[in-house]
Amino acid sequence: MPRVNRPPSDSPGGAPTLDEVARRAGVSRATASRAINGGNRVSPAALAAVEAAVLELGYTPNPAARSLVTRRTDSVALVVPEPDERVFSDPFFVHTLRGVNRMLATRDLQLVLLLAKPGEEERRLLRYLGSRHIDGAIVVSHHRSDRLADHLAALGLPCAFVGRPWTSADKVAYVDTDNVAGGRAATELLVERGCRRIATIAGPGDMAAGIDRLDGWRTTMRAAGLSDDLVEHGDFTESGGEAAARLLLERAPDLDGIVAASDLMAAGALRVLAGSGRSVPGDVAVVGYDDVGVPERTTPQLTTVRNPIGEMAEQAVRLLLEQIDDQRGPRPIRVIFPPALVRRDSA
Amino acid sequence: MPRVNRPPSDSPGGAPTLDEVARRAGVSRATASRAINGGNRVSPAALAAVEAAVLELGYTPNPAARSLVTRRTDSVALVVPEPDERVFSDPFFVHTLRGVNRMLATRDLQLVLLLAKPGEEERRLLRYLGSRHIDGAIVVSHHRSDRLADHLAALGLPCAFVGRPWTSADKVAYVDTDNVAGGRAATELLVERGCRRIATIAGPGDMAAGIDRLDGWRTTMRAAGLSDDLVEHGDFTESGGEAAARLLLERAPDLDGIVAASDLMAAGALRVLAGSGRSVPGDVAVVGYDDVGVPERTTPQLTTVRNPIGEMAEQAVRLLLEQIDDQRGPRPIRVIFPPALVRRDSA
DNA sequence: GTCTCGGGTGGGAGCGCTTCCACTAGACGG
DNA sequence: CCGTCTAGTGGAAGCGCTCCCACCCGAGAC
Repeated sequence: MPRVNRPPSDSPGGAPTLDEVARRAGVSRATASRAINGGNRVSPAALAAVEAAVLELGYTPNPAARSLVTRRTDSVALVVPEPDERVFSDPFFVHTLRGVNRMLATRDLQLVLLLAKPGEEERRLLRYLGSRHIDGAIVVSHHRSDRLADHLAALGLPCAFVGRPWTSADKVAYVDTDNVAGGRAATELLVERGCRRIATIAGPGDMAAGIDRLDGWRTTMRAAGLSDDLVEHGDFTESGGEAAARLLLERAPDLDGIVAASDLMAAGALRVLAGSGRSVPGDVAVVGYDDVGVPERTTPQLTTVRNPIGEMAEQAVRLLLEQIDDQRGPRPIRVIFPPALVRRDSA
Repeated sequence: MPRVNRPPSDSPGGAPTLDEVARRAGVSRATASRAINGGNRVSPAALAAVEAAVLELGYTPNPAARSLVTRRTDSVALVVPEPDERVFSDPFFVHTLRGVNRMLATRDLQLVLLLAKPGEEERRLLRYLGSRHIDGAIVVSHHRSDRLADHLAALGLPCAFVGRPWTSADKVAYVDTDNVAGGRAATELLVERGCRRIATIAGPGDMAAGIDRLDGWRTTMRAAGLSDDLVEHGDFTESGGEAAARLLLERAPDLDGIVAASDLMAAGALRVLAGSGRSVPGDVAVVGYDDVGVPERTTPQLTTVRNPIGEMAEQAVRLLLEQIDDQRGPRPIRVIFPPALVRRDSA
């Protein structure tokens, strides 16, 4: 139960105001305000009195009044350009969301979720972003079509992208992982293991992560003098991975390694391999990507590439807060996190 | 590109204010305000002048100032009590989220996402809800443990639950589907088809939807004089469904029908059945639940129970808005939607 | 012609808060 | 013992908006 005491009959109707708190504490409104906001330049006695009054009255500052004068809203938007199921079922997105939320909570900032498909909704979104409703925006960048970064840069609103934006990447702050390096690392592991006929289940061609990981795979394959023709695209889901794996096996029954662009797709592949009687990693070695939730639950457990999602979310928030605190508008800072190979049983 | 003209050198530094608009339009601030808010009791000439000024200046009302006096924030919270991956990967949740968002957009309301695990975060959540940050809350109710409804009822904040809350169901408004009826309908279909050994892959035991659907299955089985012992629980995911299906086949190789509590679990079951050489619906008839996205993509296409998610979201928002408009605090209205059997190929 | 009446208008009073500034005491070095 | 600080305080000025209210005036009623 909330420990807030609803104001007795003290205040006329509504919630208690700072004035009432001040009166009750026997100080001026100015002092009460100072006491509530950190207590600088307030005597211990006054501080205690105000705190007591706040408790007794169940006072909470009126956020509208506060932000009218401070010109801050203490809330930031999380913008999701195209909220189809894909975004929400992507473990990467979900963990980012939670990470961002957690970080913001520590600074007592609120998260406003903004979903908007391109088109009319996007106009609405931009209008909203430009209307002093929020202090800044974190954008989960996913699709190639999306020109949000341009708009935000033009708007002068503090923002931080998670994932390299497709446009204006030189104008806004963003965090990302080095997906090329990740794809390379995964592939190199298989090459070193002695695999020679290595396929990849790539992500969708309109998402940066998909493209870059494929790129890493391709680079490594060529460098090792191996053929880079065994590519199938999946949609980051388990069944997508399955379908791709089946196609690959059909095309190259002799394949001995699979680099998947997501753990879910790798899990699908594992199942197909098992169904076809191939042993993992004996006949075919498999590497996944992401390392959140899935790899421990497959048989065998997936070797995979881990993204430091928590740190990325943290950093994105930090980048955003810096801009907000500086009041200097968007700044082009980028922080790229290195992926890390996590060895388990599948490779 | 945003068509908003950044204020020339007209306004001293910040964004244009209503005062400037009024001055430019040659009217008083009061008239400008009226013109902007619906234009009642404003002459066509004044209206046009204000609209022109707004456009020229790129004026947007300061939401803080506005809500300070109107005592409305024009934003509502979407509360997700326990944001683990399960919630986000649940297509039901995702579609509810989008539906709610869409509905709110038509009234120009904003969605504030509030994720909170029980414990410290919940205190923070309640504090926030009680602080005039938002006009009301929509709660996605999922878990048995969650006592949010109690708190909200005590707080007097307008709210609407999607899914029957575990407690205080008689004090707050909620929408739900009749999951018992849905479970029954699915099961009856199989009984009528002539299935006699019907199993169910139930949802988690701590979620209302899971329990109720299981209940419907059980009722029907007993009414038909059939055994209700073939129950396995899944976590609403594809792989959960697979695991459950495997167990069921082990326990009852002769089963001829499966009622799954979600389409994803049904999809998993289909795969296991195919793997075991059974034909669907010839050897085993299968029914899923939800009918959003999944059923058309399986082989064979899933017969399933459809929830009118869009209408539910719409109705939830409507319930909430009624309460907000009435200013009378939470009211115990419930709207239960009937599920509908959608016949495809799997049964 | 005077008397309503009501649409259209502007003045002005707040909404609840932060913060600038002027002021008072004591503390302290000279 | 007298400036000179500095910590603590309250008065008061807004932040940008809505909306009550008083006011004006042209149109219709008599």
